[in-house]
Amino acid sequence: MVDKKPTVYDVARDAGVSIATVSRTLRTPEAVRPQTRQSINAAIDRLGYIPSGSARSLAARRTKTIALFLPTIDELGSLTDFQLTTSDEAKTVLDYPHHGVHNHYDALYFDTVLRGCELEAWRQGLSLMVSLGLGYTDEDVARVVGEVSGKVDGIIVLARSMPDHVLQVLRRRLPLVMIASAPSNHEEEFDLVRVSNRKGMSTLVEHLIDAHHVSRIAYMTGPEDSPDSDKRYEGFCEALTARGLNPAAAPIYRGLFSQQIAFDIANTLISQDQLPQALVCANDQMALGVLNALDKAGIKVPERIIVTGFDGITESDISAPRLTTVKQPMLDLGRAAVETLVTRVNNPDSPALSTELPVTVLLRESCEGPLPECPSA
Amino acid sequence: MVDKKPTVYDVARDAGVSIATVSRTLRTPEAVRPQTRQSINAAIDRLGYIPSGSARSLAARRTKTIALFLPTIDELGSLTDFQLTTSDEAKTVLDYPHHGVHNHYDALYFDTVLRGCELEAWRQGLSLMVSLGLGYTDEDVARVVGEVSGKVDGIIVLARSMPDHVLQVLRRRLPLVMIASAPSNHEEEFDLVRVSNRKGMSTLVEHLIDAHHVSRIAYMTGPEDSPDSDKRYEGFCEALTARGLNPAAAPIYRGLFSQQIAFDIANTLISQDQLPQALVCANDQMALGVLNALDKAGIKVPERIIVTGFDGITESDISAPRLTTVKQPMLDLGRAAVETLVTRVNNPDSPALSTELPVTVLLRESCEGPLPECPSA
DNA sequence: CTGAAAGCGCTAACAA
DNA sequence: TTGTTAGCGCTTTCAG
Repeated sequence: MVDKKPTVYDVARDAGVSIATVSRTLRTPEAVRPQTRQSINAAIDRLGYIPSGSARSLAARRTKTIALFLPTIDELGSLTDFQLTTSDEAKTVLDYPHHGVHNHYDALYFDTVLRGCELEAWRQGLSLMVSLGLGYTDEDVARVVGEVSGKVDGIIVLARSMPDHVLQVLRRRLPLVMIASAPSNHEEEFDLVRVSNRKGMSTLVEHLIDAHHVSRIAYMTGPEDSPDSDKRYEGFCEALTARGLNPAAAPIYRGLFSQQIAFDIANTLISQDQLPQALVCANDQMALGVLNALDKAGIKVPERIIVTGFDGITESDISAPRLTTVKQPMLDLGRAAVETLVTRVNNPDSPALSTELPVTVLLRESCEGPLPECPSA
Repeated sequence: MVDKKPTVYDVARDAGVSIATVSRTLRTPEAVRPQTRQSINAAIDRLGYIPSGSARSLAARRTKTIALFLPTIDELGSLTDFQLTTSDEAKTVLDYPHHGVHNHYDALYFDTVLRGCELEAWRQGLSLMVSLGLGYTDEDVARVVGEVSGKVDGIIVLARSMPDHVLQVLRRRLPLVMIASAPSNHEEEFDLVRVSNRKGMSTLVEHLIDAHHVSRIAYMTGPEDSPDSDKRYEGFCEALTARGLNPAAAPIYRGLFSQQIAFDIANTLISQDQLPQALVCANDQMALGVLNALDKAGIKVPERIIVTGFDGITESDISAPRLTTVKQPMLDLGRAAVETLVTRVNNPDSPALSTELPVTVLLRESCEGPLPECPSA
């Protein structure tokens, strides 16, 4: 650790060759005589040589690195200066139960996308830089985006990770792939990877109608500005129409993707005795909130009311009853994004690349009722 | 997108100054006359100039980037070539219940550490590169480590992210901070950030003895090679000794940190009628497996037997009964690791930095019995 | 198959 | 305050 880091020059000298040959053994070993190659490799690990990524990237004009921007998971709260203090301590607290919102949902969602990106990046020999978008102000975000974008060949942005205007500026300077959705008025200009929201929802709702003969169906939707939410609602309407029901007559509740809000709404519906036969929710969080309210009121699912979600988050598989939902292929979203980005980097002026990944409708107890334990096993 | 990326030279020409002045406006704006600064900034965004990270790093001899290595979450399985195909599809499947292992636990754990690193890196103006250690062979890992380490100023390694020998080589060439634990025979040589495993466990076990008067206590441990597991066992023994019990007489079961194995072990104990008064597990996964087995057998927790875990994973707060456990400060682990790394980078030859973070014993229903719903609220 | 030399885009003395 | 210039460590023609 005391001596400076060795460079190609050191290796070259140590092996008695020129730096060009050192470079070659690293990049195109087959173009070097086995003998020289050997002595160079020997020198390399004798010196503990690690090629400088910066120099490499500068000379090669490629960083072999891509960046992934994920949306803020706020509630990280206090940006207090962190103090390094060693303390062999263990506090003890009585941890009371607290019903209500667990905020780990998104974490898992993003985590899986990240995994997909990593997986594919790894296969492509790329390094992955991540930014969880912790910056609170637009200025902060801009700073981070600036820092990162100079260090990478291209970037992947999960929807709502940064303000649209930053996005617009960036995509002009750098290959950029969006996951899930792009600014709604500029969709065609972006390289895009998304899932079949519309089809997933329509398939699910058609099943509800066909298999469970429901007709009074209500819909709980997300925020206004969410393209995902829009597409899902389209699918919902499409299914009703296809089965001869009038979508305009189906009540819409604005749950804003929030478990808490959904919980409150469900309580209101219960107290007003306004429950439909089926409540189709635009995401799992809301559906879980609804399930929670129903459970507290002692209302049976699905006997009295069917509830469905969308996304396929882990919790949907743990709830009681387990939630019928539409599972998104998160891992594949990540992988596809990287593939798309790589294609774009090697192919700067092809037209916008757009991919739509298939989803899976998971029928579970919240609509099917009791299911046996994996009959095939 | 058609024209090449602009450089300092372009900006300088466009603004009618020298490249040095451009560089200054970026790094030390106060050292440039406001007028010139303005015209330069104008030129910068007229051209959409983004400084090259590589060139910068090369010249400044710092990348302003650090890397984080997280352990493999295997079961990613198939490294099949990923095919980009658009298909507006939705498959429907009946999703039967499947008890048993959910593998999302670790994901959340790592995720939180990652968040902590990001948070602190962001505050320090550093970019963060991550590697989830997807390489299956040592060779793969070595490749990735090589690629990444050339691109960063230092790295943070979560325990068991890479083989010890790779670790040993790396730490000689690069500032390196370990999270959780280092190769057991070389602890003092590493910069380390960890939690009070020993103290956490002893505090918990003392509580069990003092408040619940148990004396027949059994221990379920992790893998042989886990320093964490060792420390926790030490704490366990310490508590028994402190209360006049003989640790050597407490049965140890090797659950290997696996939920499934713990499940099986618990079943055996049940069928042999060998249940202790309290079963202390070295991590939450195992405790959950035990809880599961107990539940299936209709054995009441904590009335008939107390069960405790360690880590404080999300699921420990959702199980029935909720699990008494020792919560690790995951976010702070990440933050502390970055702090430590920064210190080390600015201070190459100070002695090894070691930090121990306090833990929190969370008393919940699996030892306390029914608890009211947050009485303070 | 190997070496010499010209950059890659930026930073940081040193001059002016 | 601004400009000149010498690298940073590597890749990549082009000769040999």
